Formats: sequence, C-alpha cells, structure tokens
Amino acid sequence: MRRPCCDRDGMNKGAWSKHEDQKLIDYITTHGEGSWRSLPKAAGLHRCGKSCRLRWINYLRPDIKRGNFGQDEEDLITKLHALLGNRWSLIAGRLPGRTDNEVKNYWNSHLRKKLIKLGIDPNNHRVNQNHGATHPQTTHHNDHNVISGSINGHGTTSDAASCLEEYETSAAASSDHHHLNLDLTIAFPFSDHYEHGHDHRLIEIEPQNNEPFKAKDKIMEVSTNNIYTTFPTLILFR
DNA sequence: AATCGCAACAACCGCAGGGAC
DNA sequence: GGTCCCTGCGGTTGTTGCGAT
Repeated sequence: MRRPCCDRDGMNKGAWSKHEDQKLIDYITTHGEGSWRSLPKAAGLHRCGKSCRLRWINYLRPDIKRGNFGQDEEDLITKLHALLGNRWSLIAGRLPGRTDNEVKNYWNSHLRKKLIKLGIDPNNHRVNQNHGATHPQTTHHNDHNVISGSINGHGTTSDAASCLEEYETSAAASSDHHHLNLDLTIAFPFSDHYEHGHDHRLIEIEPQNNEPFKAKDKIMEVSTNNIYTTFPTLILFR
C-alpha cells in the first residue's frame, strides 16, 4: 500500500495566500529547491510537499513568464504537439519561462479549439474529412488526408520509406524569434537502427542550439504504421 | 442588480520512473 | 531482485472571473 504523499489532516488546500507564498519563497531562497516532502514542515507551511512543489514550479519561480502567449509561442506549441503529443513538460521545455501546466492549460482552453475551428483534429493534427474549412497552407495528402506543409518534393510522396529517406534533414522551424529555441533536427539513423522486415524505426531528435534532450527523450520509436501520421504532421507548420 | 453559463486558470490526484538501500 | 521513497508528469477537478441575459 502506497503511503499518502503527506498527512492530510490539518493541511491547507485550495488557493495559496500571499503569506504562504512568501513563506515558500523565503524558504527556497535560503535553502534551495528539493526535499519537497520535508519542506512544508521546515518552512512552517501547512501544505503537502507536492502542493509546495507545484506552487513553486508553476507560479513562484522567478524565471516564470506570465501573460499571454505570443503567436510564435502558439505556433511552436502546435508544432511540438504534433511531434510529441501530450508531453507537456517536453513542450514547455522549449518555451522559456513557460511551465508544463501553463502550456497544457493553454492547449486545452485555446489551441485545441482553434485547430478544431480550422477543421484540424487536435489529437492527430489531420484535417477532418467532413470539415469545409481548410488551413491556408494545408493540402490533402493523397488518400491519407494528412496535412502537409510546403516542403519541396515531399508533399506528394506516397511511399513512407522513400519519403523518410529523403527527409534526413533539418526539418522543423527556423524562426525570426531568436529568443525561442525553435530549431530541431529530425534524423533517421537507418544504418544503425533500421532493419528491413522490422516494424519499427528510431527517430532521433536533437536540438541545434541548446542543451540536448535528456537521453530518455532523445529517441522516439515510431511504428511504420504511424509514419503517415507522424511524418507529414511534423512538417505542417514549418 | 441578480443569476446563469461558460471560459480560463489554479490546484489536486493518481501513477510511473528512478535512485537508494 | 524487492521495497521504499522522492520526484515529476499528465489528466482531471475546482474555483474564479466575466459577459450575456
């Protein structure tokens, strides 16, 4: 039986008061982050450690960027969601000053609806067949009805293997917004990882101008069955 | 002015991964 | 290898604010 993360008797719940915030800030400023389980007692807070961690990470950290998302941030979130799915912490990691919770909320409250309005299924980033509206840069990808972008020579490729082999390239967004790290390199290391007859390939993702992803995040395994989904979606918002 | 409905956002909860023992 | 604990993640719920009626 898992021990509860904290003794809930006598613990505060709900919105944080200014006084509590200040206590948490003061404590972390002095002692640093970590040891969340023991932190509330040490800091004199009647809160669960998880709650303290969340409050700090999502709202109190000094490098948090508040305020509306810019168009460049929206584009990047959409692009990364197409690539990574609901991996909010990874997505937020590409947006300086934004937290996973903030990105998640923004996706659920704004971007999802925006895509739906454009006739794009936010779950797989495909154009809904029955939807009249089309994205300005959207083309239907053969009979797969997949969104494709403006990558020369790739928009009509129907064979996934040849498409991928052509696409060992710098794939994602370059941007004028230098404060955001938008550059990703998508490579397909066939020689090392791909064997004919197997149903999986490994796709390596490396940021070009920041620290690398953590090892566990570096490699995505993608079934060849998903290539039509994943691959053109990847280039949608270039 | 009251209240209703909805959107946005803050916070909680359960679970999984990983390290220490 | 098994267990415990800490931490982080993602889904979900609760709360608040605001516009419409």
